[in-house]
Amino acid sequence: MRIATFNINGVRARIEALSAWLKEAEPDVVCLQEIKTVDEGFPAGDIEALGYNIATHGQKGFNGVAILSKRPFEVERRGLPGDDADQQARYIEAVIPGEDGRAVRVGNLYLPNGNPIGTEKFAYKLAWMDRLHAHAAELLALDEAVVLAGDYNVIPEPRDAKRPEAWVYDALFQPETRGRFRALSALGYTDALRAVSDDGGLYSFWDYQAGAFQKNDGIRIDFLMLSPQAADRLERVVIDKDVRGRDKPSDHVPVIATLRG
DNA sequence: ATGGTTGGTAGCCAA
Repeated sequence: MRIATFNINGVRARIEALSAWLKEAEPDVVCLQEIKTVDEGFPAGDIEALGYNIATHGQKGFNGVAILSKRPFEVERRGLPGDDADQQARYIEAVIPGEDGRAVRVGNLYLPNGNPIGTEKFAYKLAWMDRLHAHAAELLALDEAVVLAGDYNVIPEPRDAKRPEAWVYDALFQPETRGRFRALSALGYTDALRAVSDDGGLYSFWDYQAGAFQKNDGIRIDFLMLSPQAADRLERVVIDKDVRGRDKPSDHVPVIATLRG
């Protein structure tokens, strides 16, 4: 099963680019973030025509996540548990059937950006990460293959940025942010890409500004985090970097993990 | 360390 995470930065503005990528990459499952539309605005017809089933958790103008899957699947929850007052659409979870009845539970998340630091936005980010930690721990107790995929808005280490010094005052690179990300690893989740490569210079986001992509001035902030049962099935991880150089690209590119079964 | 660019929405915000 090939599972992708892709911050699409506005699915309606990106439907042409997304369709082209789906046709060539043919992923089994896609976790989309920042669809930036209510459920009714999602271009479902175009995606269904490519053979995908769709579940959305949308919001007007901002945020919004969706799961696409070639196989029919069941949605387990919309919204991250732990705060009933949280109105932001940043999490959707589903169980996707695989071969031989080997299912994968997929949590698709769009973690808050949190800038600028020192504001309520940063506090919301950290609280959201604490809620993610609690939910991730509950999922581990199920003893299932779990993939928590998405835009984490975290630069875990200096090697995950071309210019780490440029991010020192950014919410994505704060010690509190990075510590909470490390805590997910300590729980027992494996960063799929790091399971197959120790290399620096592997990025998933390049800013639209100042010719960042042309200079490869990127950061790695999109991850597939695997429970032990999922990590045991990991075969390979690919970053579809060339997608960033096409017409009307998202500022993120897809990251794809292949699991056996 | 503050400029630059893009999407969504509606006269700027979020990233």
